[in-house]
Amino acid sequence: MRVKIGKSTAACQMTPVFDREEKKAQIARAAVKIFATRGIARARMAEVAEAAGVGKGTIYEYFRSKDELFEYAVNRFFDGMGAELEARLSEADDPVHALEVLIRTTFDTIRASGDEMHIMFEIWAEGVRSGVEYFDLKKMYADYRELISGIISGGLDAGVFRRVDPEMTAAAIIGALDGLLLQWILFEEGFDLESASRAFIDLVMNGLSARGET
Amino acid sequence: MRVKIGKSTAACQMTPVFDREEKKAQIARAAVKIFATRGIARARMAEVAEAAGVGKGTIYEYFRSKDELFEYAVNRFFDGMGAELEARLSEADDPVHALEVLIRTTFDTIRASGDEMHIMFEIWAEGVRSGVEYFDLKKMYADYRELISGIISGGLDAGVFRRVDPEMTAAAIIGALDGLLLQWILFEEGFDLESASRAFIDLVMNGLSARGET
Amino acid sequence: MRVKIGKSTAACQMTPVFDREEKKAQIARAAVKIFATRGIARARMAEVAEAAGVGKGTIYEYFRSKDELFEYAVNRFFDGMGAELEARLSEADDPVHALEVLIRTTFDTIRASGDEMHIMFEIWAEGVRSGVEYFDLKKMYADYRELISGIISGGLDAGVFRRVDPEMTAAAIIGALDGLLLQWILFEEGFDLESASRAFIDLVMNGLSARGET
Amino acid sequence: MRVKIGKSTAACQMTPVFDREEKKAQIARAAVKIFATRGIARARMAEVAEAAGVGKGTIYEYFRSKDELFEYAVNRFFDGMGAELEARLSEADDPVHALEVLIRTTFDTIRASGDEMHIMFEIWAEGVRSGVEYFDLKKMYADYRELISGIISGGLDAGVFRRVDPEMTAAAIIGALDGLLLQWILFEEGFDLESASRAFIDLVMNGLSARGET
DNA sequence: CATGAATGAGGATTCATTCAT
DNA sequence: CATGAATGAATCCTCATTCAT
Repeated sequence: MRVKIGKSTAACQMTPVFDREEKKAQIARAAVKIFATRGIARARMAEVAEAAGVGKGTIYEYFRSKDELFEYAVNRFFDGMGAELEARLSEADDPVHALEVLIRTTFDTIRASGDEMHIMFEIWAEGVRSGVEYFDLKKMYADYRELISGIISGGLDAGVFRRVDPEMTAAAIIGALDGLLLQWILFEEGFDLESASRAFIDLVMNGLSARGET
Repeated sequence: MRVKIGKSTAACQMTPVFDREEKKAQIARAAVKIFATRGIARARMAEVAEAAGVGKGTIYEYFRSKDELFEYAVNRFFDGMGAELEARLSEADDPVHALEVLIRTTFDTIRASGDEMHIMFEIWAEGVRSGVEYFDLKKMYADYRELISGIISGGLDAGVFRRVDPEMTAAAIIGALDGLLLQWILFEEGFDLESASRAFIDLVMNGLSARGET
Repeated sequence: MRVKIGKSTAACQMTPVFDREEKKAQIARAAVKIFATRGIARARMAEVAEAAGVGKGTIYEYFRSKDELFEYAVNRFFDGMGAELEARLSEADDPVHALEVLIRTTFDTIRASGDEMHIMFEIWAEGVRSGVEYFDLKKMYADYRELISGIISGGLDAGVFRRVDPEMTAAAIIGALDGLLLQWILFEEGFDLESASRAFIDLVMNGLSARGET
Repeated sequence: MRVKIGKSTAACQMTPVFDREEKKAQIARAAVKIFATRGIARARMAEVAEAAGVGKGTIYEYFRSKDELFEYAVNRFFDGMGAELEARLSEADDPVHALEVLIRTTFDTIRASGDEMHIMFEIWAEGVRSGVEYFDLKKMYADYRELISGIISGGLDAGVFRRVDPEMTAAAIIGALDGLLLQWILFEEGFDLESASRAFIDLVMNGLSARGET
């Protein structure tokens, strides 16, 4: 492993022998964990440092400030989620199936992330605060909504969905996914995410279904 | 020199409050506003005091700490919302109508509250934080879910709703309401809450409707 | 002293019962002392607070930052010096006497100020640093030079001074005063400020004297 | 593995310095520049390193600490000035001429040094600070004063100078030179150092001149 | 020797809370 | 009761210095 022969000639730039990006990611991962459990404001840089297994000052070698760290950590978090969703969606072309995959993947991601998902609340709280331009939460939601409304439109064209407003229905679906996340996090074991997701998919599918339409 | 007897006393208490409860409420109202716009952590007690038109120290005559103020303010906020909902629901006995009223009232409340609704994000963020026992967010959601699942059960019994899991469907509805709130606050004018609520009611009603059921 | 009777009626504004300006001055005095002995950069706000007999946080009730405190302290320091000089100069109308008074007063002030005069070095060091706009050191020197060159011009008109460039001679005199201050502070008891001031006055007076002129 | 003979070694030392003293001087020169423009306290070791074209750690191969670097840099700075002065003075044996040469050389040095001369303010500020024993500022001034008072004494013996206190007059001359430096640095283009130096030489020479003495 | 990534001591500043008036 | 001046604990961030490579 790690075969680097000619590397030695570049000994003078010393730099990325132990990947700088990797360390940055390591700190970001720790940050997500701490921010998620304690909240941004309550999170101490010292805690993040300890969780990341580095010195307090080291964080500032990679991030200019707490805010920048938060921004980076959050974006990294979203990128991971987006990549997973994209991969899974690419396999489903039929609208009904795509919608199911989307909903299911979201719930799976939530379930898999454990406490880290708590950071969504920090993101929301920060995101709706005017003036905060950390990351483009609006664009993120707009993209997400476009993705779903596209699927719905496809279903409309195919005649498998009732005549609904794709945009608004997409918004409602996104909203429900977010809202169920909240309840799952709130009730933890007391909330059956599996059943909830099934009930929700059922509700949406029936709500959208052209079956009963005249 | 400077003869002003009754005046001076009046001058000190801008609003001649005789009711201790009223002043407490006045501070709580200001607190909601400040907490909503700035976030709990970023909100300064001095800001709350100024917004309430009282001295910094006065707050501590009514609340033991910032946390206690937050708790009280939030509970007062919820109580207001609950009262409104209850009043409106009492007029609707038929399940379909009741569900519509519930959803519509929620949206109306959101729309009417303006920026104050931002406090929901603080509430959620605080609520999911382990160890925070400010107020019983779980109970609040459990009650809300029970209310909705009761309506759905009523609809099932009456045969107007499809055979769904009332609990989980209720959770999904609540989730969607919360999630739409998020998007509305995020996009502000760019998000048509009216259309969204109509689309959502439509989706839910069709999703629940026994119409298409065999 | 301090007759304030009706004051009590104004109890609502509570504010300046114990003069706010006085406390600000008290902190500024302590600041001059600390800044003078330790240097601005090495001076700790905690030291200033302790020297002023107040809590660390209290300083920030009166000054926005360390820099603002420095600016205020320095300006206060200069104002005191300027007032003393003005008072003494007003009594001397004849140019020769005025120049003597000016030089002597400067030395007297230096001698009287003790270690506080060390702050001049901080002022100079900060003042020459480009971008520092704490206080207008340039204007201060320009004013001072104008004052002296005015005296010299008066002496020229009166025919008691040799034909010299008033501006440049004034600059030289100011320079010498500053430079002697440095040496006095450097050598302390080892430097006879009294003799130095006499020698300097002698040198200047003879240098300016029209006596030997053809 | 890792065969790197002549190549890699050469690559590592940008400038193939064989002289350890030269590199030390190179760092010291950079230090003077940085200390002069930013002030000692505000100067970062990283800045010095960059200005010197070496790595941060390298400085510590040559200097034990920031303080030691400052001491060395300052002493080097003075040595350069002293050497120049000595060279020029050796050509002037007559007291009047020697004094002129001394003053002129001082001004020439100042003019030639550009911003580097700002370091004098750091030196003074540090020098008057009690407890700082970086370098012997007192001795430096004592030597300088002795040099000038020697010239004046020579002039007294030769009968070309008025009967003045050589020590104190020397102190006054040194003071004026320092003080004019301050003003020149403060006003930059707005201060005509050439005229000032001429006016000062004129003032001193006339002040010292035995011409008008009875 | 040279380097720069890592470190943590140290310091300015904020702000909830207290308490004399 | 009401007030706001005073306070210091708590925290972010800087930067001289170290040391593995």
